[in-house]
Amino acid sequence: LKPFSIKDIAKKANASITTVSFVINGKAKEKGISDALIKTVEQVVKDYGYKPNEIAQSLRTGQSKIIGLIVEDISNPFFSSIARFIEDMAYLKGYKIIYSSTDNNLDKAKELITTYKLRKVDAYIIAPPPSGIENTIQSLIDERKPVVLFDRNLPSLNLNFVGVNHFDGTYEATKALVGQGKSNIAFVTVDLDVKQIDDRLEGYRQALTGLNIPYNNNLILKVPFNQDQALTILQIKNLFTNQQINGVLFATNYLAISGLKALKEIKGPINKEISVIAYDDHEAFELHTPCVSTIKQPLKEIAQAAIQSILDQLSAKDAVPNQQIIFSTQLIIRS
Amino acid sequence: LKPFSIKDIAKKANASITTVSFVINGKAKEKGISDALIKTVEQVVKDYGYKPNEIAQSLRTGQSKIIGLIVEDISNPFFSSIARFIEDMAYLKGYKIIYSSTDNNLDKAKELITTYKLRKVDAYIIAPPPSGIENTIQSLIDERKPVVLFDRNLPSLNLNFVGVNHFDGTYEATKALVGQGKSNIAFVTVDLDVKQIDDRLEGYRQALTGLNIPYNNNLILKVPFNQDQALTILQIKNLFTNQQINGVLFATNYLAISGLKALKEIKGPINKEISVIAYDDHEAFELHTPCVSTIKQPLKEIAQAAIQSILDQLSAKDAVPNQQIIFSTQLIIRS
DNA sequence: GTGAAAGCGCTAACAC
DNA sequence: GTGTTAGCGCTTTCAC
Repeated sequence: LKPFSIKDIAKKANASITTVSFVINGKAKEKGISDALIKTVEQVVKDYGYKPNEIAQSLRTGQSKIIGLIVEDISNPFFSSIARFIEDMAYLKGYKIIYSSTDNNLDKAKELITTYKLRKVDAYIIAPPPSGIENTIQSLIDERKPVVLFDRNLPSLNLNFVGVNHFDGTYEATKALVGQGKSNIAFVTVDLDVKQIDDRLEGYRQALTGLNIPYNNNLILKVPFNQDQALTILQIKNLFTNQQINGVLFATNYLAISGLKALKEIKGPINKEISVIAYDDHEAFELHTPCVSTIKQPLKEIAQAAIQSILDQLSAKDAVPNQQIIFSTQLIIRS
Repeated sequence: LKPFSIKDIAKKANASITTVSFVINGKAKEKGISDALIKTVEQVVKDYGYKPNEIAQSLRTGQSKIIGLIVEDISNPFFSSIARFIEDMAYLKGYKIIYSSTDNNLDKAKELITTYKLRKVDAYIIAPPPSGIENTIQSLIDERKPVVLFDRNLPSLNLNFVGVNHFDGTYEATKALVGQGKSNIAFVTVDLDVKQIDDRLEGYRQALTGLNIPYNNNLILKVPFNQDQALTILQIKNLFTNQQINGVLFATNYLAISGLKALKEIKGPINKEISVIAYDDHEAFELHTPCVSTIKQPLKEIAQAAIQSILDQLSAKDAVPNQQIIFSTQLIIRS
């Protein structure tokens, strides 16, 4: 009933524990074990379906072959798609993923990192919460654990980071709306003081300024993070009924979903002429009538760059280059 | 740099390792440690921020405080929502979740379970792949590990299972379509030989029979699992152009997404009069014009029942009751 | 009441 | 070339 241990295998193979360990870890040649013994041991291992106890390995080596992934919310398609790509690529290299959602809650994020530390997670892929997490992450660096941030950077830490040029994303999108003859363009964003959200607003603002269109504060709506969707919809409805609007940019996909629901409730001519561009794609946008354009982040590329950075750091413990990998967004105009 | 061990704490507190261990694990009173010593030890633990190494604990106790979650695809909202609920509830009880996607691939699923075993995962929440996994799961039971299946059952194993009455779901939905005056109702499903998919087709079939509407094989489309979406869309378009259809049931949400894309491409009058009902809700459905009705599975309830079953089994090792928890779907008619 | 010590399964330095 | 053994950090039995 109890699984075989290396001791059992050693006994069956008439070899010592060390020899078995060397064979299992592919160090037999290097350690000069005879071919005959190697064969015997391998046969026994196979016959009994022996697999080393990874907990014991971890305790001994200090490694766990587990990568910790910390995101804002795993049920957000942006994060779950990235998680899926990371999972697949990590498995190819023999790493497992353990993930959790922070809900942008600082305490929860700190607690998660502590938990991961206790579990001796080998490396961390983190989309950090707004602020305050710096010290905790610095402690990871102090322990020489590979870390890569994505989605949001913490510039003070100077870490490897995989991100996106959000400024250009909304800049181009705003220009596209203006190119379609829209000039009263609303901007619906979330009330989080993080760079990638600020950049999106700034791209919009500067695009307008560059095109000599006045920036109108009444067209900007900042919704509290984690606010109940019904309330968000209400606020967006108010925005659209109180202001003259013929185009709108949503700074996240879930805001766009709320926005589309709001527009749907405001039936009638008002929303016929409104062009909508969302940030981050969503299945709903392509299907929506009229189609919703989107500023798409390259999910697969982000995931790939993040896991690659981790694998690089894992294999070259000494050099931890500080790389900033910034992808461009892709503006997908649907009509 | 290196974290404190129980040994360090014992030294600082002028106590033995045993005493420290007892205090940490709340067994001090029971073991008759003096109040003064308890205080001292607790203070030292706090001062140095000591946390036990969970790997060492696992090796010693054989427990990991980790629950393994195996789903079909974590990027499918059905699974990621359930994953999120499970994560939250598990954390409250001090358990972490490690998850993976099987893609309905038997080998991958087996491998995942092996990996989890080596990691000494304490319990398993599994949405099993179509077939062939029974022996592997039985081996878990043999090791007396708590297991709960969800979404799909493996009746031969007689395990705890959390599921949904799919038959009633499509039965009611079909009746609703007929009630709307639709009689040429297509059924688009996936080519997987699993009960919950069969049941959906059977509910549709028997509803028609019961209402004296002939069952027409030409209105049934079975799409291969994991088929490229473009091809699926093409097949659905063919179905709709070659057959007289005024209502359609999609057996999964991703098929419905493909179907809506297909209908969108077939512009014109043909899709004006088609009523659509999907299985499993999706943000896109509420927003879609015209609205898409849905047969909704109670995600939160499913997650809750699954994790509860695990926690029950975890706390009462002896009795492993074989419970089948079957929820009803909810038909949401949107118009 | 408290502490010494065995042992969970493994790796690797060191003997032989 | 191969085997003995210490020790990773912890829990818990048993002796004092």
